[in-house]
Parts: sequence; C-alpha cells; structure tokens
Amino acid sequence: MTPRSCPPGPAAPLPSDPDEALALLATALAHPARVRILRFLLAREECFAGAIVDHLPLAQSTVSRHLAVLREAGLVRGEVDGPHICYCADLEALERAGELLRGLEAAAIGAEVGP
Amino acid sequence: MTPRSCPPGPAAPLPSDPDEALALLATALAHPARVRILRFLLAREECFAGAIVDHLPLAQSTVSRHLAVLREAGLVRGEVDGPHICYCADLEALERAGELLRGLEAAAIGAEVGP
DNA sequence: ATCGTATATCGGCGATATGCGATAGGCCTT
DNA sequence: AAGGCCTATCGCATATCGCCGATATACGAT
Repeated sequence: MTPRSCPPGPAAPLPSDPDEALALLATALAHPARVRILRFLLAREECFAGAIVDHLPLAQSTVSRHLAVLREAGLVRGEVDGPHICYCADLEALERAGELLRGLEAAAIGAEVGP
Repeated sequence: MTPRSCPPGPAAPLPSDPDEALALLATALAHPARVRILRFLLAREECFAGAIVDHLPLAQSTVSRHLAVLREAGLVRGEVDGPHICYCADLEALERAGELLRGLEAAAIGAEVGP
C-alpha cells in the first residue's frame, strides 16, 4: 500500500514523429487537474484513486476520466492492489516529454548566425 | 525580412500557480500543427505567416488561428513588417515550459526514501 | 482614391473535452 | 450468497476545438 513510483516497465508507444509525440504528451498535461494529479503522485503522498479524488474538488467520475487520459498518454500506470488501484507516475514518460521539448528548442541551434 | 528570434521583450504573464501555468503552455503545444509551426519558426527558415501557411496542409484561416493560440500562450510574437507580419518564436517561453516541467519532476525528489 | 496583397476575424459544422449523476463491475468480508 | 467498498464506464449537457469558406481589415503600390 506504500505509494511507489512506477517500475521501469514497458513504456507506452508514442508516435515516431517527434512533433506528434510532443503534442500527445502536451495534451495530457493541458489541464491543471491532470498536472495536479501528476504532482500528487510524484510526491507519493498516496497512490489510491480515492485519495486523489479527496485531493481535488472534482467528482469521482471526473477524476477517473483524467486518470484515463494520463494513462493513455503513458504518464501514469495503475496496479490493482486488492480492492484499490495504486497509481504511479511514470517519471520516464515525463523525462521523454522534457527531451522532446529540448529537441524542439534545439531547432534554434544553428540558426544563430546572422548575415 | 531576415527571420530572427524574438528579442527578449516583455514576457506574457503566466498564472502564478505552476500547475496552471504548465497546463496553459501545454495546451498551446497540444497540437502537432502548432509544434510544427514552432519548429519552423525556431529554425528561422522564414517568418512570414504566408510562409507558414505554405509549409502546412491547412487553410490560411486555420493557421492564423493556431498562431493566435501560440501568441496567447506567449510562445510566439509577431511584429508588423510592412504588409507582412514577421512571427518569431519566444525561446524564453519554451524554456519556462521546460523549467515548469522540471519543477514537476522535482516533486519526485525527496520521495525516494522508503521505510 | 483604387486596387492588390497579407493577415485576422466571423459563422457554421462536426468532433472532442469537461463536468456530473447514475450505474456497472471487482474484490474483500461476513 | 449477500453486502460493502472502490473504481470504471455510461449517458447527458455544455463548452471548446479544429477546420473551412467568406468576409473584414490593414498596408503598400499604382
């Protein structure tokens, strides 16, 4: 029942196109409630879905939907733990988002030269 | 007419709440067309809106809408240059997105200890 | 003043997102 | 077998997104 981060399991398959992959991850991060869920899980205060519901001013069904979005993007995984489901944030997926972002910034490298 | 990156002008005001700020920037990045526009502008191949339209399989009005979304998020700025508008990607805004992302990852720091 | 180019905005359409309550399914306990 | 907790899914309403064609606006050139 101890909240733990995701074991480095098989990562969710992202589009091969970096722009589409970044857009996909950004879509999952494009709602404050989902970012809060991620932060909550990363801090590993708790991991059960019920605890997340208690932590947000949203209905249980709405939180469940946000969790599904995060899961589909590979940012979160859930393991059944008896009657509960322990969710964990996939730090690797977040790091991939960072890499894709840096890859985008890198498009500016080499464009520094002026006439 | 030379495409240039944004001078470090006044940054767009982001929400003070990091979660909302990250969600806002992520919303702007949450579409492949907008990421492609950013990459195109960062590479500084060209900067006129018309060039961006030619670079994407989208109608002019649609591209204009995407540019407005990027502008509202502070990721892009446009300077009137005669009859054209020269758009530039705000590298600082992208870097702020990276910082917010790292700040989120940092929520996991200190949660590494087990009982 | 008029025309032409470049960009933004409007109106409409279908698709998707967000929210909720209600319901269904899983698993433990009794 | 029955009941209780936890989570997911369904159904619905509303709002926003993404796309386009059409129109409006701004500016330079004629």
